[in-house]
Amino acid sequence: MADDRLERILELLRTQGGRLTTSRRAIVAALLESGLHVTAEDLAEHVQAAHPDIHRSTIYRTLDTLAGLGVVDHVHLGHGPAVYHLTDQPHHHLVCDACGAVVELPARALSALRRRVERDYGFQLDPGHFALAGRCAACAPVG
Amino acid sequence: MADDRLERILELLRTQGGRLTTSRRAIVAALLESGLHVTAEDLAEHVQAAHPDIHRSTIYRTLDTLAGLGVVDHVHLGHGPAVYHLTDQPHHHLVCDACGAVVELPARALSALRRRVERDYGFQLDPGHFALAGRCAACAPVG
DNA sequence: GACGTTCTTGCGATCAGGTCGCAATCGCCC
DNA sequence: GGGCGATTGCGACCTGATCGCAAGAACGTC
Repeated sequence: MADDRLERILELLRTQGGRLTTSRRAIVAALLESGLHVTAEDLAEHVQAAHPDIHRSTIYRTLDTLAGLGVVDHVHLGHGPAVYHLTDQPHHHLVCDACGAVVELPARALSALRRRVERDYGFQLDPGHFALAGRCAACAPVG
Repeated sequence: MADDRLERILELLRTQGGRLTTSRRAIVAALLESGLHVTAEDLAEHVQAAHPDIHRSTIYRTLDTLAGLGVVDHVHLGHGPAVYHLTDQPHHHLVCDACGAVVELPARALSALRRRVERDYGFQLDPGHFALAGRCAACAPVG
């Protein structure tokens, strides 16, 4: 079924006028093999283990193309590099300022806030594109 | 009353072991004269209009010191530079992905979410440190 | 299977935002 | 007014990301 997802994404790429290149296959495969969040550099490392010639800029460009197709999105988790994730499981991120831990939050956790913000401000929250900062249980100040 | 705030901050700086320098006076004054959100570069420009010798790195260092005192905090509004703001009026930010507009949100708008996240995940949200992305009323997709 | 068009790629330069080490300077306390 | 130590200006540096360019590869057509 990971193969299914791979083929589906590659097919999407091809039918939208893109080309199926070795680089893109490798990058999408690496993306599927990775955890829920990967930085572009992590992905580059992963990809280059098997294909040392695939350049950093190709990783960025491919991620950009995939973002255009709605396949991936990226989130800024505070100060470091952005992390990319597939869009098929919308979720939110809690990021600990102190230790950098990332906690997943189901998409519906913010639905009340979304409704409220839309009603009061006409603002449509994009539920996948931001991280919520704070302190995780381990790093929380006492009290 | 802006003078009050200025003096209060400078006093805080001095009593915490810091020194009152020309640079710091100028930077804090500029901060108070600026709008609610200002980037470090904007602040540098403002400060340098009157004190051309104050270096960019001094701006960053002073902002860092002030953050340590709890006087200012910074937020990352998406891809660009961070924006700094005084902490005396806690609030949140809605940032439009399309046009960059920033909408203020009163701190209490997130209190329900805060309670819930703390209860369910033991995670203490830091209410000032993140921006909520999405589309503002003007840029929202129709429907 | 060869061909030509057009999209992709590798490469290195470049950019933005921010940080750091160092020597010189300046505040503050006595 | 002197001395200690914090602060500053300066420029080099760092990371994350983007870009222009020429070479290379994919795909539709024949």
